[in-house]
Amino acid sequence: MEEKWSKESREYFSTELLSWYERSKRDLPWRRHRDPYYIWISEIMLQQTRVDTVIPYFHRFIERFPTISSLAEAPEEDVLKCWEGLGYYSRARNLQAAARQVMERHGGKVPNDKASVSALKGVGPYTTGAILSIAFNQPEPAVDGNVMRVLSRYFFIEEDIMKTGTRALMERLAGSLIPAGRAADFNQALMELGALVCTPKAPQCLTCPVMAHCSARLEGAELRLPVKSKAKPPRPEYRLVALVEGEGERAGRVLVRRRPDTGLLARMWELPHVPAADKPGEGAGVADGSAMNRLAGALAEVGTYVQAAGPFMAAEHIFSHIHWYLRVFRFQEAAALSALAGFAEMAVAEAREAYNEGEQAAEEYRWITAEDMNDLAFPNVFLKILSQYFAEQKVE
DNA sequence: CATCCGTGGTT
DNA sequence: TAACCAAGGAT
Repeated sequence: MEEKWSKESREYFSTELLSWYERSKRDLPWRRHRDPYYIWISEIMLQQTRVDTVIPYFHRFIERFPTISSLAEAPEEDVLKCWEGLGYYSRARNLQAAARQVMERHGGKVPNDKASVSALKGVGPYTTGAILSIAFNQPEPAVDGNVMRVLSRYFFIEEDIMKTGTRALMERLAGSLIPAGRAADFNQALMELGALVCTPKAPQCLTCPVMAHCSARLEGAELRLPVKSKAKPPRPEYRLVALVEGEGERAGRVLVRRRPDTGLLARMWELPHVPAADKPGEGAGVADGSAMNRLAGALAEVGTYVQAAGPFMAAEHIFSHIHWYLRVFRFQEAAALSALAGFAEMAVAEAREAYNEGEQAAEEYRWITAEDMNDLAFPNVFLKILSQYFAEQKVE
């Protein structure tokens, strides 16, 4: 093994890092307990998500679902609502599915063997190591982005960290660095250093406890590591969104629908929307008429007849792989037309498939008030549109 | 192995 | 400001 990976270099690293962690570790909510359930929740929430973002969600979640059984028995709707705004919603659904696994297979206690932990839904290689080490102090590596950045710099590893093989290398190295009996603290120390000191763009080398033997630092290459292949930019998608106000019994209500069981924002609620015919022209509002016609037609095909009331707002939303450009239009339900159209049910059902253009059809539509939003989980982009709408209604 | 899966903060 | 990135996992 190369000199920079020597036993001396590795022991220095582990010793100094642990010492630094004892002095510098943050007081985080999930560090105040040894409850494996809390550790588990925090690790799921922290996947691709910043500590500051997670903290309020963590508090709310353990208050609402204080035990594994309470989580297992809750309606999925409640779990999603608790996750609303945090993103990557399959984490929430997998977490609940895993809680049910734990109730059935492990007597309601988080298992402490590798095979059982990694078999839990939503728990991959990183989270397996995190749970085993942090909750049970087992000497398993927990290699996340922080760890790969720190190790790639200190040990000057130039392999692309996006590649599977590099992660395997990192896991072997990280595992060999764990001091006997100190897995919980050491793994957290490694991540803590990456989060607070060995940051991606502006590492604070002068305050780093292992600067003296950091290979990248010694060669002035800390900003060049880790090597990471670039992600593809999100593809643009142009969509027309309908904000339909109810009439008669539904006065003061808005039409929403639930998304399909799989894929983007699975089982979340949203405003109805359709793909735009083409990119919106820069000339303002020229195409509003045809856009509203297209939306009205689409709504008719699911049994709601409307009259256009004009543009409401534009919105953008960037997912990891899709960039939504949304144009939102207001409509008034035309209840008389809806009643008249009762005879057309069959035709509607057939037209529905054509209209969805290969997308999975939303099955459930609902007319909601502002208060109903307390119970239904919406992705942020629709939360913003709806909250603005209801706020304006309140003033009027 | 590449792509899908959210959102918000940082530089 | 537009990348870049964050305690990743599933397929």
